[in-house]
Parts: sequence; C-alpha cells; structure tokens
Amino acid sequence: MALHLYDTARRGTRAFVPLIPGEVSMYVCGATVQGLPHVGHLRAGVVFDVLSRWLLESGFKVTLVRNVTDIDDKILARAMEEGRPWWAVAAHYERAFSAAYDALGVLPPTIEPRATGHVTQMVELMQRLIDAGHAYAVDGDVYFDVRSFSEYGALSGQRPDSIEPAADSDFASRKRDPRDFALWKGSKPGEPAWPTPWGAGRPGWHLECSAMATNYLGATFDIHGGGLDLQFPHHENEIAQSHAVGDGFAQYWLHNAWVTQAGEKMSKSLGNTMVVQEVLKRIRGIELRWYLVSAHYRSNIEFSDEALQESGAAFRRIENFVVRATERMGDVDPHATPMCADFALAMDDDLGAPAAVAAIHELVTEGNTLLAQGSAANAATLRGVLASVRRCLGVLGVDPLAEPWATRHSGGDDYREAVDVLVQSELHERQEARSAKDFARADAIRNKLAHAGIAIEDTAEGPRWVLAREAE
RNA sequence: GGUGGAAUGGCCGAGAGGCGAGGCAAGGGACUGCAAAUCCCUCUACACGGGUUCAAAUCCCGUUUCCACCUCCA
Repeated sequence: MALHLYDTARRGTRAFVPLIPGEVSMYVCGATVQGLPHVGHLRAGVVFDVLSRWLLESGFKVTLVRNVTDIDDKILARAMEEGRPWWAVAAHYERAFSAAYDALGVLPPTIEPRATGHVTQMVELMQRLIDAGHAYAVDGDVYFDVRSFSEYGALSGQRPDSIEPAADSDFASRKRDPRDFALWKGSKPGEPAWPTPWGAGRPGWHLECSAMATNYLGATFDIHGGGLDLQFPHHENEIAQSHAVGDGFAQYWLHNAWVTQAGEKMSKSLGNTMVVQEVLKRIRGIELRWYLVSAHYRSNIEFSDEALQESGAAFRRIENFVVRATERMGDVDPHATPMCADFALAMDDDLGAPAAVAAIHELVTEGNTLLAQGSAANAATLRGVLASVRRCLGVLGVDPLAEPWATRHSGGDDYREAVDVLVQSELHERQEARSAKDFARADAIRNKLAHAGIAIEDTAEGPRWVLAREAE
C-alpha cells in the first residue's frame, strides 16, 4: 500500500499522489510569535516533522516551508504590554519556538520564511486579486470580497450565509459584506507600516501564507498542514485568496488535532502553564516527543502529568532495548535492514502512529527475548531486530542513538566514563562477594550504588549499570 | 442556531461487519542467592434503545453525554 492521507478538503482518506513524481512540496502554518510555545504548538511541529520524515523514508525529495508570522495584532498588543518594540517581541518568541522545536528534535524545514520579509509578494497578490475583481481597497485597507468567490466555505463545510462576520468588524462600515476579511490594514499612527499602492499599512493575518506558499512552492503544491483550528477561517481564507486568482494551491489539506487539558483546549487565552520549557523540566525532550508522536495526529491528546509519565515509561522500555542490544552488538546501520512491514503499513495508512508503535513494541519483545537467550547463534537476528527498531524510531524522530539525541546523551561522556570506571570496580567487588556467597556484602554494594542513583541489571553477560532516572 | 468529531477493559489507546492491536497497572509463573531487568500466562471491553445481517464494537435509525469550529489560537 502506498501512502494514503486524510484530506480535510475531501473529508476522506485518499492515495497521496504528488504533482511531480518523487517530490513533495509541503507548507505548514508555523507560529505566530506572540508568546511562549506550549505543548500544543509543538504537536503541530512534531506531527508534520514525522510526515516529512516518513516521506523522506519513502524515497521522496521533500521541500518543507514552515512560516513564522511575525507581524499581527496580537504581537502589537504584546509589545504594548511588554513595553518594547513589536520586532523585539517577535524575535524573542521566535527564538523560544526555535529552541522548543530543537528540544523536541524537530528537523529544520527547508526554509522558515517570515511574513515581514514577503510584503512584496503580498502586494503582488493583492494587486492580482483587485485586478480579478475579488478584492477592493477602502481608505488604506484592502478587503477580500467574499461574495465574489462562490467556493467560499468549502474547506470547512460552512455555508457562506451562516458564517458570522469576520473578526475585524470594527471596520464593518468600510466593508461591502461583513464576512469580507482584511488582506491589508491601513496603519494607525505609531503602528508599523509598509508602503503599498493603497497606502501604508500592515498585512492581514491570512495573506502571508498564500503569498509565501506560492513564492516558495509555486502556484500549486502538494500538502498544506496546520492545526485543526486553522481550518476556519485561516485556511479557508488562504484558499479564497489563491483560488480566486486562479492558483491551484494545496492539493491535500492536513490538520492535526489538539492537545487538551482536563478536556479544555490548550489555548494561550486560557493562560495555562504547559509551556514547553516548563514541561521539559519534568521529562526529557525525547520522551515528550514520544508522547506527542505515539498518538494519532487526528486524535485529541488529553495532557496530564500521569499520562506523560506513563508514556515516558513505555518509551524507556524501547530505549533500554536499543541501548542494551547496542552494547551487545555494537553500532548498527538502521538502513542496512528492510523497513518493518507492519510499521510501514501503519504509517502509510494516514500516519497510523498507534499501530506503528505497536509494531515497534512487538519488535522490542522479540529483541528482548533474543537478548535474554544471549546465544551467539542468534546474533544476526538480533542485529536485524535492533536495526529495524532504530529505523522505525528514526521515522518518528526518537531513535536515541540518532541525532540530536545521541549527541545530547553523550554530552557527558567524560563524566560517564569516569563514573563507569568507579562503578565497574564496585561491580567487580560485588561479583566476587556473590561468588563467595557473601550476599550481605553484595547487597551492601548494590544498595550503595542505588543510593547514588545507579541501578544494577544482572544479565547473561554479567552485570551492567544504568542511571536510575533513566530506568525508573 | 450552523458544521464536524467522539463515547472501547482498572487506566492510556487502536481498530471499523466474522478470527477481541499495543502499552501501563494488577495477579500468577520462569530466571535470580534475593532483587531489578527480561520473557511467558491471566483478567477482556466496545454509552444507551431499536433495527439490518448467518454474523455488528464495526452498518442503519433514534437517544444521552462530551468536545471542537463558526471570534484570537497549533
């Protein structure tokens, strides 16, 4: 089975056929940099990172554009609050998002364009819309004429009649129809402004995505992704802007579901504290990523510390296998083995992460059994299982021995080696005590190490040690 | 009011007409000097009421509850 994806626009799962064989062009709505990133923001980043990795794994050449909206009403409001320029606010939170993406191992997109860098493209698009009779300028504002575009509402299944007036209803008097939305907002004194043929002003919210997607990916491209909430009005308006001028725009619309908390949507307006940098004090980045990645992207995740810890424990079982098997077999090349068929089948079915995760668990059980048997005869099989597990984990971005995790893990290599020398000598002493049936002494050593946060595992090859924090 | 989702075992969480994913927890067993780690086994569910069918968690009708979007949101 080849890759199938759920296309919001068609309300169904269908085979993914790229415009150009072997190549995929994808645009993902990134952050409006107006606050600290929370777990929900990162879910979108992680979901489309996994899609991108799976496409790469499947042999496609991927061009991924993930924008940064760095000019917006909320950013201006935030700048007032924080008493510093809007561009300082935008830059500050953009760095916070980058750090968070990084902490979760999200691969950098091909390009991360900023809205403010693409005013030229926006002006061009507005001119095309005005020329085509789908937009009009009034007193320095430019609006999209919703009534001129019969397709409006198709993506979100809204009938134009039942759509409530757009947000900027304070401009209602200038609009031909209350549902018309602003492409461009004439600037008020003190606000940032860029020159246009219709006067100085700043971009409306939706325009930048149409302009940037088209600029980098062309008039027609393969996939457009984003959070579920963006379906309306944001993506609806993007479609309007682009289709109205005859651009094909996105062929597949993908939307990821929410991270909710106690049944409530995790929105910044609720002011909750699930910001990524806080959560990362309680759990490692790789475990947080596993938590986000092991759910289906179209299912809600109800965020809780218990669920997070439980998910972390499940991941550690897998991680332990990878580490132990690597200790036994040495490093393996994940791509030296064929892709696990069950995993591939699951991923091809609209990124069925839960079934894919189940396939990994089954591989790990098989691998653990081989590990427990410990005979040299099945070394080749074990090597294959290890490679296969790592190849699957790599698609989800959680192979502990791949970047960025490998480097982070070995960041303390010097210390680890020093500790290892000391612990090995303790373990040696304990083995001697055990041989001499002096179990009191053996247990005392074990307790001493446990007290230091080091857990001993007795394996067929003799004892090994792990930090209790990693094994708990 | 409009649009779209969801209700699964102690918990998390898939599946989508027949053979009851996977994980966590719990109990039992193997291994161990004892543990830990690991493996094996057990517990076995589809909100409610009707209907279709040889067969329904899965399809149809109705009911209840919850959620999201229609306003800024990933």
